[in-house]
Amino acid sequence: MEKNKNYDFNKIENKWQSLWEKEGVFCLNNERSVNKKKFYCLEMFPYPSGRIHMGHVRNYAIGDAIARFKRLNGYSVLHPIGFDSFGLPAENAAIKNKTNPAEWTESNINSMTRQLKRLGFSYDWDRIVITSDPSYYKWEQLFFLQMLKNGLAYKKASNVNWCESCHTTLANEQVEDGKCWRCGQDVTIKNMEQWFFKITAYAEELLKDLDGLKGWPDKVRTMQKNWIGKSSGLSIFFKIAGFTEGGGSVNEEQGNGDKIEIFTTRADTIFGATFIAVSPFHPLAEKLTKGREKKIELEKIIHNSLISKDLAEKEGFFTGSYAINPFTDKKIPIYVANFVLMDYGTGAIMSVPAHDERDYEFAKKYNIEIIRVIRPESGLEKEPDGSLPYTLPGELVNSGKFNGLFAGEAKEEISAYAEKLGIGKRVVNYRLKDWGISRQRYWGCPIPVVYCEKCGVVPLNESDLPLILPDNITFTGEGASPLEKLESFVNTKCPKCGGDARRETDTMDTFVESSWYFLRYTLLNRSERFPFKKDDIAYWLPVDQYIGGVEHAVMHLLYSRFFVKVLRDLNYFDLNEPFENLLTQGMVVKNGAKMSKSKGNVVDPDELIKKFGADTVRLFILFAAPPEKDLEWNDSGVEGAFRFINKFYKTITAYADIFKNAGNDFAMGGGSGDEINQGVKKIVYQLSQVIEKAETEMNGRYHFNTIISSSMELLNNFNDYMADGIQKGGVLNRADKYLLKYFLNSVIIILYPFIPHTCSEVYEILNGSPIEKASWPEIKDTGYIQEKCNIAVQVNGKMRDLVVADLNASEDSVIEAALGSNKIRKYVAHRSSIKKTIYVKNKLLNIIA
RNA sequence: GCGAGAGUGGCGGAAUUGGUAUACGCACUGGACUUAGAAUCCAGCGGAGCAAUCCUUGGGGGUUCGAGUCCCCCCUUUCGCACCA
Repeated sequence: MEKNKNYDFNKIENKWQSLWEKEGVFCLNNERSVNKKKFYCLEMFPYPSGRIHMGHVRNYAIGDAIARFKRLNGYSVLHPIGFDSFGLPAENAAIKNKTNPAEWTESNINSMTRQLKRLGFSYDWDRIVITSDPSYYKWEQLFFLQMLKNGLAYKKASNVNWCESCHTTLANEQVEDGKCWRCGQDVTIKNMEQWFFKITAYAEELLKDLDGLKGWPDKVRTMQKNWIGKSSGLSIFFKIAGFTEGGGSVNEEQGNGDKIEIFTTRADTIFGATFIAVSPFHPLAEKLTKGREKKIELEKIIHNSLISKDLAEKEGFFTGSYAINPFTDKKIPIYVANFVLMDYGTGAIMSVPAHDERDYEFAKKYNIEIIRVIRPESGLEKEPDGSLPYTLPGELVNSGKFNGLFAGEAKEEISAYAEKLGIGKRVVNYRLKDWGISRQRYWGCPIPVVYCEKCGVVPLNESDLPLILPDNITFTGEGASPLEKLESFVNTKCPKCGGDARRETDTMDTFVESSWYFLRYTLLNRSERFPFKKDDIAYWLPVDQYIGGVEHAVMHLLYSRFFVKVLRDLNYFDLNEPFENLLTQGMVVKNGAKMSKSKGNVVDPDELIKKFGADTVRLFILFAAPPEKDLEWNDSGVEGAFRFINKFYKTITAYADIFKNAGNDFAMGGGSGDEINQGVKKIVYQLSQVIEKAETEMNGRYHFNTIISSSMELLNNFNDYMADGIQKGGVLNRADKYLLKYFLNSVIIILYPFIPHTCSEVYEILNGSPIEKASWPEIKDTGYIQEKCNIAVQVNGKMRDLVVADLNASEDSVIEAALGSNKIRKYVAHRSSIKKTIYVKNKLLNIIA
């Protein structure tokens, strides 16, 4: 017998990794097995920063565990990986180190590929996707052209988010708390020409389909729902009527017919509208502002609004013009107010200070009239003074013929009346805005259009794709995009008229690449003349399990949903939603803080692998916390994981000789006539409970930590049993050996998704065949009956003692046994003093005395 | 401010349907082996107390024979949104 052989993780892990690679164990080729169910297991692909960090390891360890589990259960598993390789860091590195972004990226991809392979993840490397490769982005350019043709991509000038440090514009989703999502710099507003994707055209569907995403965390669904921000209300015109002190009318020549459209969700409060507020960016703001002083005020407000997305204090001024409240016929002042957003609703609002906190604050500051039109409930007529603004629903007062109505019906009736008068319309508004995809940077997918002096904006011909990103660039980091300065790129001919034209020099947001990479993985032969095949998509999609960080809840995950719907409408496939189940893993933290260079608490996966091997790192990561929670890094916890793997390895190698030759097909139910040892029955019974638990966990809840701890217990029980048996000179008969071998193999298979190298090795030692041929263990019934059980005895609901009883013992006999306990008798002296008992068979007896 | 989640030993965490709270691991303590250490193994380990016993799942109330789990109020904390009319 080989005793206590050390676990040589380097040797073992290298052995299996080379074997997996050499034999292409995890490559599917074109397998779309008719007999197998499919499972698409996907982890968010990394940006090739150069090094894998613990967050990646966690993400991929989770995905790999699921992929391997599914394979054991007979699924054909698509488990791909790639690199999201366009993006700013490559370009910033180019500026800083005078490197070439393509070369920098490639070398990073190589080193990260090496790291991923060293961690032993079971990827199908044949399907790798590298988004900065022209063979990938050419299709993205094609999608762009098709979207352009269908009005889903367009260009317009607007106020956009600008990050001065990244030197580019940002989409709304990419501004977090007024700061750039990538670098944390304050975002300012700039008016620029930008390309947009018309995601708002899908707002309703994106919202509605969220309900069907039952496999997503509620948190993410709620975040997307709020981001889309649907609200229904009334859009209504107010006439502009006269002006004073420097105010102006829209159309001075005619002097009439001027009107202003506002949006409100509180039509019920319209009788309380005492002023109109328009955004500083509203076209009327300028037109209505005539006097010199007012112009200066307007400029000041615009200036302040552009500096930062954050608003310090409400400010505004009276334009000098008035509007007519169509319901009261009263003249109300028109103000320019900085808190009114131009890109939501109509950019103008009716202000009801009595029933809106913002309007109230503004009205107080500028001494504007406040009229209460809602009171709480008829029952509560005495409303204390100073209770304004009152923002809850209630009963209408001061509202003419609508008095006495309640919020809901009042909204309806007033809206209906406005529609009848032809001055208003019920409308739905979304907070979601179109996705600005232009980036004034080099390292991205070129936008395939040119600007022709004669023809205007002209798309490239599809046959001219890909438009390849040039690489003869000098990076200075100064001024505009380097593409703009590259004459050989910029100067071109118009595809339409052949005349002189200039190329678009903006590149696409890198979130465009990540919006469809998961579709590309389904195509094996990349020289094919299409981005993916309809039948591949039909077979593999939707992704059965997607795993990644929650930070992409409204960026990547919303864009991808949008993109899939667009491609569906462009007739590429019939898919509505890309990701059926989503798991958002928590962060890896150390000393309570996210790992970062500046905090100096980064743990490098490479160093750990060197010291303990990949399996140890993976085991610790999966054991220390359930995947959706943050994971607190603990160096001695890693050592604990290492200890366990050693113990596991030593246990199997120590007993391998005993079990190697045990039968694999022992006939249960007395085929051999051997009596199964009671101790064996017991641990096999415990195993069956763990198999069951592991199955439920591996099919959706993914609390790997509980499976691992149960496996540790199984191994402890096994070792105890063996040690005990040997001490007592116990003999294992054929049935015992068969069952114990089955037991060990089962534990190996249960642990295989987490520590695949170790399990591959010990499985081979025990069976002489590769574990990939094995399947998830079946539960075996050895006829184990627990003869005795412990019954918790409570007195008046308080736990007092445990008594041993026969399995399924009658209540009566358990009461007798309980009364035989000294501890119980202290509380219940006689049977006659028992008022009532509650008995849960084999578990608990509660005596009420 | 609005919305969602979380709060269990010294620490990470377990307890999926209300039924023996603290499984498993880490740390710690004692012991064995050793010249010594490392490694390994064995034992102990929620708190208070010599003990009997009492207390304990953020705090307070409630439902129940019985609550970490269900209901109400409060506190703390994490995350998301934040003038969206």
